[in-house]
Amino acid sequence: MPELPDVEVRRRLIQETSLNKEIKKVSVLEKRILGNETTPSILSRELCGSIFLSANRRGKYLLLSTSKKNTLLLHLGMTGDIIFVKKGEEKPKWSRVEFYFANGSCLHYTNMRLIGKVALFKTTNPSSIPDIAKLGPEPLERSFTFKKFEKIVKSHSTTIHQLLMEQELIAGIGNIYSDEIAFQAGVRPDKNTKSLTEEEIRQVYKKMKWVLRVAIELGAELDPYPRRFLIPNRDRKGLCPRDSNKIMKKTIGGRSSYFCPLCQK
DNA sequence: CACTCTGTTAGGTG
DNA sequence: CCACCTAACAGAGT
Repeated sequence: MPELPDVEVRRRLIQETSLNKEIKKVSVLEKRILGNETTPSILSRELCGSIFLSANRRGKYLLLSTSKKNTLLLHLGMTGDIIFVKKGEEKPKWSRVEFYFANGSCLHYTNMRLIGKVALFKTTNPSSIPDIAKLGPEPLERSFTFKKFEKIVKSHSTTIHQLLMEQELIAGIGNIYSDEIAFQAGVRPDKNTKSLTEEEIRQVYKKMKWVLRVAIELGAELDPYPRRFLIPNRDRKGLCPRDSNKIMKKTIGGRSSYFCPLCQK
């Protein structure tokens, strides 16, 4: 489930494993994952012989800058992942693009459903990449203050669930974490932004930061999530971790949202 | 077996 | 501009 915390964890993985190593070969196993202007031959020509200098994240996108002044853009879609494999180790399932390093190790972009993107841009400036330029602010940045959040909330009329997921307003939150934030804030996800009280907006803001930060700290793994999280109970017969009542499922803006009708008002 | 559902987003329609 | 729908794809669940 690649939302902001998941993508951030992948960014750290790349940072720890794949920087400053000579890229020897790029294998594109599935061309359909490539962006419009990107071809296997461009990837080979631009990346072979160069190195990844840095791994950054913007919203749900990964940005790898290279020594030939390119930026590799990765989006994981719904089922994408980043897997680092040492020499001799088995290649992961659904590997779509492979970046082989001189020492035989390999960074794999995997994606079962091919919903996602791998693209190379001839720039070192992320904001010149259209996908990045249109994104809203980073929710975890200190500069994303309550005032700014409140302004976004008050200037749109939609459900809080949809607003949190709107990448052009706030970057990185998807269906799952939107639900978790609404749950932690004690606000029904289908509540309209116009009817939120000042205190509710404050709660959503606070919990947004908290949920994302904690999820990253936990490695964005579902298993050890704190019991007070909604996420592990976010299914058909889930129970509210706060009051053990039945979790309700509702379609909001075309997406399935889960919440506790008792403790989320 | 057939049908429904799924973490995302671009693009089309009315 | 907005709300809503679908496609892209593959697998798990009912």
